[in-house]
Amino acid sequence: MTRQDSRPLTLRDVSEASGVSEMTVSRVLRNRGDVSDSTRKKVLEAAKQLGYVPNKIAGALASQRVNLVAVIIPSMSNMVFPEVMTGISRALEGTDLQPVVGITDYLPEKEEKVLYEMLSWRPSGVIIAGLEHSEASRAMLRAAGIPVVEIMDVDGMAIDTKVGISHRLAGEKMAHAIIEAGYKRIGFLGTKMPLDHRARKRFEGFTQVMAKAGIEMADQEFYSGGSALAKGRELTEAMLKRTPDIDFLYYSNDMIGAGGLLYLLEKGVDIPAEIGLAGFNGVELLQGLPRQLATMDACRTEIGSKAAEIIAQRTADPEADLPKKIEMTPVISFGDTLKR
Amino acid sequence: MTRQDSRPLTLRDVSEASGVSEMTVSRVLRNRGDVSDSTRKKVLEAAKQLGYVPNKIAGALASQRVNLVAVIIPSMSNMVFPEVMTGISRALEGTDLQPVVGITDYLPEKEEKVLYEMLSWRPSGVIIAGLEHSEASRAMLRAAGIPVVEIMDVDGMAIDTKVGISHRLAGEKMAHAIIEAGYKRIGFLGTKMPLDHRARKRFEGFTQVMAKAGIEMADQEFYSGGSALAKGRELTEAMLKRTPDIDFLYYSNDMIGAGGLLYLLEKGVDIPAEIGLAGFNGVELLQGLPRQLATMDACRTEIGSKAAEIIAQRTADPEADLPKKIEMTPVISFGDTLKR
DNA sequence: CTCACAGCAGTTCGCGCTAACCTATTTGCA
DNA sequence: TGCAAATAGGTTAGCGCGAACTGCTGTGAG
Repeated sequence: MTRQDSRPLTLRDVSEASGVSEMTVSRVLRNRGDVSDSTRKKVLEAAKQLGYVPNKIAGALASQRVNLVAVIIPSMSNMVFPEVMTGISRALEGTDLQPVVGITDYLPEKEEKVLYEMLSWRPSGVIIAGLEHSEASRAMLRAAGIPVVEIMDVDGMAIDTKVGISHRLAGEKMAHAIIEAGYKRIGFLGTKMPLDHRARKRFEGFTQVMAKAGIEMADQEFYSGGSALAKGRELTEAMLKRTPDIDFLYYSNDMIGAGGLLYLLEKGVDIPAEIGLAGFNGVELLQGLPRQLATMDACRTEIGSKAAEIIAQRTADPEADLPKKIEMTPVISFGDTLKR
Repeated sequence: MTRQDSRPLTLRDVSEASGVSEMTVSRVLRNRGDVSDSTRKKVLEAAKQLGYVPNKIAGALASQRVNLVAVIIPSMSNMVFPEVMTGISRALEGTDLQPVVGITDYLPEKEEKVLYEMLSWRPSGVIIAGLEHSEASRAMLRAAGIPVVEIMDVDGMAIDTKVGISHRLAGEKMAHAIIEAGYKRIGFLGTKMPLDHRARKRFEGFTQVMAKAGIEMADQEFYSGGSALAKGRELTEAMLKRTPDIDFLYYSNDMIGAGGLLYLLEKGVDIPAEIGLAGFNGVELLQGLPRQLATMDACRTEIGSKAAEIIAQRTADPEADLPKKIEMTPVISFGDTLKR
């Protein structure tokens, strides 16, 4: 059963090998329509013999259906996004939909390109991080005529549906907790934010609550690139040198928070009495640290699975009337680094 | 310029809107063939107006070319694989090829399914982690008639081309370094390995060199699942309780190594005099730790980009005569946790 | 003036598959 | 027994695009 040339196999090859029409082979391979057991067996046998793999390109063109869901996220090294992916994959597992990922590196132009590329494969739906997109991107998403779910954030206008948490609220909540714990001299450490809108919104919520309580940010430091853990260490050291009377450090993510925590423990700083700490995200990694860093869960897996469910339902029933906004509630975990 | 129905746009819509033939529109959008500047401008204008996105499904079917490279890896949360992806993306950036990722969770059956799914899109090439695959997977890869690069590992038979390091050799090298440093009572901590062939090969290389030097493994611990950092901590504690005279801990990856390191530092153990430590991979995260963990670089980014380059070259020129094996050399970094 | 050829654009056909429709037989049941 | 309905499979006509070819015009060399 060896083929001479290496021309790719088609339905026709299988149909000839099993003595039935192409249509019947197609039906067998898709488990659709009525086919007798004996015919089915013959066809499957022949397909296996030949090592036939159906051509989805042709199938998709003919059926006008593509079982792909485009997932567009800024990065894969942020840990947050792999977790979102886990939620998406899990929710899609029962369906015949499949996620396909595109990475934007937080760049609007790249987002536009990736989106264009993805849409040109005519996916069944799009899950895209954030609510901020270029006008061209928004136009493409609207014109695509497929379900679009914007995730992670609910502070803003969605094109179609949004699933996430309010980062502004998350910042506010953390500010309240810190104020109630009695900290006064607060420093902020985070990424350079022009492109990370969610970090920016948390920061804004945070500073506004602080301002209302009459507390001015004592100091702040921003970084970009490099190992987040190492950056957390460096930035913390730099800030304490410059502003030694600081009594609380708010990190824009858990990774740099962990770096800061390790640094302060080495220095023998009394945490949380002398200096309190908090991060953001609730990453699994924290569980291995000497102390539990105070943080706030961003409901990542849940967001992913909810978004995927919406796409799945809308794909199954385009008329379904589903909510246009699903907001989750981030919860503070005080850990060992925030007084109570 | 609003459309009534939401029937997806086609070349015909653009051709009608710009008053030229479909073929000319196609030529303009692909920058191919001779088209006058005035026509080109008209067409681009119309396409933009309508928000037309070409249908690659139809294009691929007609041209028998798909600019996708299937990348099949076990996991995304392992950190190693995102780095491989970085290398692949970087190498593919100049070309018109695009990576598409599939995740196997280290399960051969899932690998088979993912591979089938990917091949049904008729990609231009496949990059797949490891040399161990089910017979059906190997058959599919051979039958696909496209370049296949197996990455990460070179200890075994490749289907087509392999790019990676010898994990056996990596284990051996580390064993030699540890023996030379004078450690005698050595413990091993790692993942349950039946499915992680590369970890297994490192372990085999390691124990064989040890055995030749007359050193028996003093103790070993295996885990699966959970936060690797936390697991490293737990396993280390358990092992030291059970076998207190241990003087070296070899971890199968840097993450659990980091957990162990943090634990031992808290306990006030003198590293590397009292107990030495080593991990594997050289992950960026280590840079933020209080001490630099001894490790061995697995050349991840480099492997990714080499593999992608091979696919790109073979796609451009199917006759190109390229090497079937590219082996990189992992180098020990002694850090602060391995005596010299 | 003729011919060759470049520049530009249109036509035909088919990629591999599936939706929709159709035919031939068998079955169930009043 | 008769007839609707179910079962099993074939036939036809595209899906939207690009490869390959064809046709038309204008230019410049001989």
